[in-house]
Amino acid sequence: MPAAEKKPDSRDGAWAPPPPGRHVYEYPRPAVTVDCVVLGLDADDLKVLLVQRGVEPFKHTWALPGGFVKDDEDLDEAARRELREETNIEDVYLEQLYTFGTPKRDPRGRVITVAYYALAKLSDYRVKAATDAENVGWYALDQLPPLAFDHAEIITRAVERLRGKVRYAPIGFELLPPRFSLTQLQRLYEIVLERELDKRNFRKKILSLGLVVETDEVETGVRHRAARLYRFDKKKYERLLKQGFEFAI
Amino acid sequence: MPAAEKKPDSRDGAWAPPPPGRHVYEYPRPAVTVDCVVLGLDADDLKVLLVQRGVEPFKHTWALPGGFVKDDEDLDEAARRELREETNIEDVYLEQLYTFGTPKRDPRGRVITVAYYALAKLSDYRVKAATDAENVGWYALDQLPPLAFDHAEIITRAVERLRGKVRYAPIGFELLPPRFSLTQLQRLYEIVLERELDKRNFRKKILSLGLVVETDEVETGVRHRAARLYRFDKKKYERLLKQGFEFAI
DNA sequence: CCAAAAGTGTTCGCGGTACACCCATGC
DNA sequence: GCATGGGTGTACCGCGAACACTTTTGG
Repeated sequence: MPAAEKKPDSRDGAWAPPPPGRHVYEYPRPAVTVDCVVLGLDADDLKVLLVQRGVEPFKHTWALPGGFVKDDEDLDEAARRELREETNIEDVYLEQLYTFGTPKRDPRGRVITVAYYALAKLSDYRVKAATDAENVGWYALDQLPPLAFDHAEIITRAVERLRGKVRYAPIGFELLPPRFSLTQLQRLYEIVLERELDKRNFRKKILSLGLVVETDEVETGVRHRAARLYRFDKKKYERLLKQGFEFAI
Repeated sequence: MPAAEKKPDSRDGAWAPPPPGRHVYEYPRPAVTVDCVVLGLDADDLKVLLVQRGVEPFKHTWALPGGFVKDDEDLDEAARRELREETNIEDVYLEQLYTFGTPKRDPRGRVITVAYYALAKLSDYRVKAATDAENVGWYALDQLPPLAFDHAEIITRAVERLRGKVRYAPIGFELLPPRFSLTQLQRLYEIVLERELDKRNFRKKILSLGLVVETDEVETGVRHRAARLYRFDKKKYERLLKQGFEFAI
């Protein structure tokens, strides 16, 4: 554990523990970082966005995008900034997940991390372009590489949160393009919830909520019958929310 | 904003911002605290446990129990320790709630707080004794005094969490004594969910889950027919959990 | 014309909901 | 004996679950 790194950037953020017996402030000050679990939906499974670390510790190991919180920035802001800086991803659904602070989770010393999770539309050309870099990659949840720090645990918790929340909040749509087929939507739920759903019952249920509305577009580029495309009516959802409506699948 | 306090204790934790232009480490280090929203159920409403601050800022103002996280302690540990130190409360249900880190939330400088919420049995003699101190008090949620920092917001979020969670996790029992009548249990749900429930339907539903079981005890000290007392069968619940069972009211 | 997926209704059973009266006890 | 809450059953309805065939399209 080297006491100092040469030129740490905001992501890798090396620092030295305080010299023993010398205190700058009355109270110990852990370092505080944010880490983002970006989840995206591929054809057949959920994937998570990882970046390869450039410095010690865990040099060359895959890790969640994240880094140190700046002095004057809010935690959400920090998460969005790190996401932009490290993966070029912007404008995604982002929500605070949990704060991890076990004393030994970072070999360099005390680092508390506020974890966030984000839902990205893998189909978005910006996301595709953004994650084209060498040291950025999407990994299926059951094929994760070895991960730095306690990042595997953070990912597990993010997926649990998604699984719990997708059933009573309309966040699944954040994983789909703006126009989607009901089959795509159903597959999303099947993948996230890890169980098969009945096609007719699913459609009946979804359409009965009145929040997923037909468009006049259809699928293209498939070599079978083209599916009708639908969109999520966010305006309507927000109106209903205020009246105490509860989304539920 | 005085640059130093004489002898801050772990709760009030005064500290000074770093002298401008001088950096001890490569990255800014916010102070990190924990705060606990302890909720308890009184006859007719939910109450929250507050302590009166002894020092600036917000001297004499009511606030959540909490304080600085020590160098080598886990966040949960810190929360339990602060609870014990400031209110003498131990052995309660405790769960991390959310981390609040808006840069200006503490007038002294950057303080990030990891908020927890706890559920206490107000009937517990230890809790009663523990909160007997002068500067500790239970307040109904709709009669809160002015609060320090952003603690009002933290309480709001804790109550929302409880409201959301009580329906699909058996945490309501944490607010009741080990033996309780079904009427008590029903009133708990009515208070937390803020709506009336039908007595017969509630009993049918609760008993059908098989997790609330009859004891041979009855209420005492009431001047009408004594109610039968029940208990929550935690063992059975944990067994069912492993089999994918889902608690729901 | 064949492969592939889209799209569509009905039946059944359980669980949620609405609803009112008698009972036990203490004072 | 009266006030106070404890305790109990039934009928209806709506929703979730099970289930299979026809249609459309591209190649």
